[in-house]
Amino acid sequence: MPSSLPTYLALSDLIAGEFADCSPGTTLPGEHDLARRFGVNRLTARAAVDELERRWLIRRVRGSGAYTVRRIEYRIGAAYPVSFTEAMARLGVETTTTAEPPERRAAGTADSHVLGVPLGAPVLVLRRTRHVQGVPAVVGQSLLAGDLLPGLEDALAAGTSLHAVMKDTYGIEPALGWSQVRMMPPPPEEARRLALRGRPPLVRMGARIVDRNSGRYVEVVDQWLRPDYFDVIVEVQ
Amino acid sequence: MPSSLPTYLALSDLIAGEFADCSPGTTLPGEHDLARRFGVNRLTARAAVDELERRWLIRRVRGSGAYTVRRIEYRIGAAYPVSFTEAMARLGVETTTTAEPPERRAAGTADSHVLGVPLGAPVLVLRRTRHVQGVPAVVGQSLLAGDLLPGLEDALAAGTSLHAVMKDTYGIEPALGWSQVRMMPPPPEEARRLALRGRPPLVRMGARIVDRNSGRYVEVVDQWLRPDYFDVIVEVQ
DNA sequence: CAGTGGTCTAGACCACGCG
DNA sequence: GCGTGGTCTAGACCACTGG
Repeated sequence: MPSSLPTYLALSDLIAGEFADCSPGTTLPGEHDLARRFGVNRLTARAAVDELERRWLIRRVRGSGAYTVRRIEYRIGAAYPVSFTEAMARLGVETTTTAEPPERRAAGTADSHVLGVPLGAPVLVLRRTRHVQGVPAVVGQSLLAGDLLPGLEDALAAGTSLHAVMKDTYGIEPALGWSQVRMMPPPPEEARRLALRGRPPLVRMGARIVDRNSGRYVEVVDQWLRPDYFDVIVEVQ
Repeated sequence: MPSSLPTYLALSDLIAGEFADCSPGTTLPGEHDLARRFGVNRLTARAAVDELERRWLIRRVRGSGAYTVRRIEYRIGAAYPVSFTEAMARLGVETTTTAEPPERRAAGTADSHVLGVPLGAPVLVLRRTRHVQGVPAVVGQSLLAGDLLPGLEDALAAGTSLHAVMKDTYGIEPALGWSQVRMMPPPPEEARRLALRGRPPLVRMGARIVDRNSGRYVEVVDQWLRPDYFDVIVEVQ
């Protein structure tokens, strides 16, 4: 015989079943409410809801409530679009991006190595935050080959996709050169930008983007995605 | 000014710093102990340790204690070994595998489709659990082309690697044909086999293994890995 | 057996959102 | 201002591990 489930897990299964077929955005009963209804302590009810949050079935908003959600399938692989914005657009998901002004610098040894440019060549660093439904869901930075993107600061108008600008303004054809995905807790800075409590593991994606025309690396990406927002699916071959 | 950290998160950072450089297996002070030492309630101390567990920095054993751990880097991609056993051996990690007796059946439509065999062809289903340091860390099943592996039941002696048997007994050269990795909560059955509390998200890996000689699919894998044990790194191209 | 982590209770105060 | 989730306290009992 399996030992019987603890109250909070039994309760979480109960609630999960209740809301399994609800459309995303459905509000769960409050924790105080659940506790009263099932005759348990609030902490027990809360533990049940914790479990649902851990499974990425719901999301909690302080002062507001808990809501059912659906993770967005984000596919990465040779067969899929390189541009995040394009991938989201294909899924009908609206995202907004806020970028800090690009930082210019001369390539150090690390920059030079990953980007394949000479030491001291101009490189740009672009820090971005991507929002889904107004909530920050991705943060990251791009290291860019400065000589391929002269005057990028001006070309990058608000709200435009970097890859769109690459194509339209610079005639660059970005393609996925190499990519790596893993899960790990983010540094405090990234956790802060995503308004996380603590530093729960995130999806970390590194990528090198090639310009099909010149054959050179244009962009080296290092970004962090919230796994409760994105079901990142990586395909090899 | 950033709002000051809650007690439990400040405490978790403190403890994390304390044990950052310790070798894996170091025992943390008990929760009751931590609570006494820092003058907080046990639940607050516990919340701090929860955060460390969430970051995969420690592992807790009921009745025993909490221990620092190091995740095992498991790399998946065209450049890496197909065999899990081989990948672990290269890292010097000892794993043991327990397999249930293979189940024989005639290929249904789904089997036939993924394995590329005719309807009704013989297929084998092999359920395995892999242990790291005595703890179940991976569960999964393989769907195998029966005609390529006649008498597999006998050839699979205890503790031998499936891929080793493929090579040595059947002259098959297994290679990665296609692979997909994502994170999601497991079905209850898989959670039970891994002795998890609740159903926290796991790494799900699907793969099709090709025989280089015949060019045919030999094996279709569907397995679940504990992300606190494995730092699964997927590389594309 | 003593000590560990796992669960649960009954309170309380707070920050925040939304109307 | 009310209800939400987030944090914290002071207790308690339990299942389990390990000496």
